[in-house]
Amino acid sequence: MKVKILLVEDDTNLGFVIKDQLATEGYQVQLCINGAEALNTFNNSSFDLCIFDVMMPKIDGFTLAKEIRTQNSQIPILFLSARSMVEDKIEGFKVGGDDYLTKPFSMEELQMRINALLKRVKIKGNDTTSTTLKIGDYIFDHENFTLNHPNFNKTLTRKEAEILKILTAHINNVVEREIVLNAVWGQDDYFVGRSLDVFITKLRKYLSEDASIQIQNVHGVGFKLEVKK
Amino acid sequence: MKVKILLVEDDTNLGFVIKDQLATEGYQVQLCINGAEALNTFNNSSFDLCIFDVMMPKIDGFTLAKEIRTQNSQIPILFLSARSMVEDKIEGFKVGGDDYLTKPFSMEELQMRINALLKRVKIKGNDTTSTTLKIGDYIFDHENFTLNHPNFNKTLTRKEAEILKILTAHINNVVEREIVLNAVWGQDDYFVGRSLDVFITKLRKYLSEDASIQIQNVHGVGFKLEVKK
DNA sequence: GAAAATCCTTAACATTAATTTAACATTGAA
DNA sequence: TTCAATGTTAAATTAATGTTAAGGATTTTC
Repeated sequence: MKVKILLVEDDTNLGFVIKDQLATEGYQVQLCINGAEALNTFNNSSFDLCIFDVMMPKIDGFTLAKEIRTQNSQIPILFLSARSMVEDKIEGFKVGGDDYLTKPFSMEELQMRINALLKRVKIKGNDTTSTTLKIGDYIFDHENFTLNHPNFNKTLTRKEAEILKILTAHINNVVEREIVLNAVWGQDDYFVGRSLDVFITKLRKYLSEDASIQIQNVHGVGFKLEVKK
Repeated sequence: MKVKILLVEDDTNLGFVIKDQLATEGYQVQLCINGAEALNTFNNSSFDLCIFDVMMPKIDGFTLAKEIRTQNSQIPILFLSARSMVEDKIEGFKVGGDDYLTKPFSMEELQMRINALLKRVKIKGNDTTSTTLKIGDYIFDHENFTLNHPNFNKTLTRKEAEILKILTAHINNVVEREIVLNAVWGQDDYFVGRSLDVFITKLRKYLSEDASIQIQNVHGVGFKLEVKK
C-alpha cells in the first residue's frame, strides 16, 4: 500500500516539482493549490502525512493545520516556508506541526524528514515493519526467521531463511543453483549442491499449505519460486 | 514523572546552557561530554529522548546513534550540529535520527522540536516516561531492577536487568546474541557467550509464572522474548 | 576484619538442533 | 537406454544451547 501524502502549495511550479519528486520516491501525492481545496480533499479521502506551505492566500498553512487538527490529532504535518524566522517555526509547532522546513531545501532532506515522521507513526501500533514478505497465503519475516500461515507456523533455520529470501527476491523467476550456492555457502561443489536439494525439499514441505505456491526445478539450471494468483 | 533527556555535548559551556534551559522547562537532563560516557549512561539508566552533538572527539554523534539504535529502535534522537550541509543531515536520518538542528538555534525551537518528538512517542501508547514495563503478567522496572508478579517478586541483578531490558526493547523480535553480548559485556567470545546462556536460563525461571511468556532461542542467531496474548 | 552473602564466571555434562553426508528412488535429457 | 540431475528420507556429524553447580571475586554484614 502506497503512502498517501497531501501536499498543499500555492506556487504551482514548486508544487509540481515536489509532487513529481515524491512520486518517483514511491509516494502517492495529492496536490492542492490552496487551503480551501485542501480541507475539502482531506475530508473526502485519507492520508498518511501532510505537507503545507505556510504562506498562502486566504487560508495559510497554520490555519489549515489548526483545522485539520480538530479532526485528526495524529497525522504528521510538515510545514514548508520561505521564512526562517524563529517565531514562525514556533507558531508551526504550536498549531500541532511535527516539522518545519525552510525554503530552499533539498529534496533529499525532505525525503528523510518524511521518512522519520512516518517511522514514528508506523511504530505506533503494528510491529509488522518492512521485514515481512507475502508469499501466497504465507507471511515470511526474514529478520525473525518466521514463516506463518493460518494453518502452519514455523521458525526457519538460518539457511532455510536465507534460501527462501533469495527465492522470494526473484519470485516467479528462475534462480540459478550457482547463485544460491555462492550466496549461502560461498562455494559451489557437488556436496553443497546436494545440501541445497535437501533444503529445497524442506521448503517445499513448509510451503505445501498453499497449492498455488510451487518451487519448480529447471533441470540443470536452478529453481523458481512460483506463486499463481 | 519527569521526561528524561540524555544530552551529549562535548562543548561543556554550551552543554550547561542547554541543560539549564531544558531543566527550567521541566525536563530531567543528564549531560555527558563524550560518546563513551553516553553509551555507558544509556545502558545504566532509561531515557525518553536523546540529543547528540554530531561533532565530537572519539565517538561522534552518528556512531553513537548507531550503537544506541542496535539496542533501542524507538527512542527519539535529535542531532545538533554546527554544519548545515545536506549530506550531514541525510547521514543523521540514515543512522536512525529523528530530527537535525543546525547551530546556532533558538532554545525555543529546540523546545518545540523536542515536544513534537515526544508527542509522537507518547501517542504510541507505550508509556516510556515510566521506567516500568509490562511483560505479560509481570511488571519490570529496569531502573530499580525489580521484576514483580502476583505470585513472584524478585530483585534482579544488574546483568539480568540489562539483558531483560534489551529483550523487552525488541519484544517478539529476535535479538542477535552478538548485540546482547556487545551491549552488556562489550565483547563477544565463547566465554561471555556461555555466560549469556546461563543468564537466559535464569530469566526463563523468573518468567515461568506466566506460560504465555517464552524466551525462544533461534539456533545460531539469538533469542526472542515472545509474549502471546 | 572475618564471616556471610551476592554476583558473575567457568566448568562439566546433558540435551537439542542444524547441517551434511549417505543411500536409494525418480526424473529428464540426449 | 543410459547417465547426470534432482527428490526424498534418514543416519551421522558437528555445533549450539540448556542446566546445574563449583569456584572466585567483590561487597555486605556483624
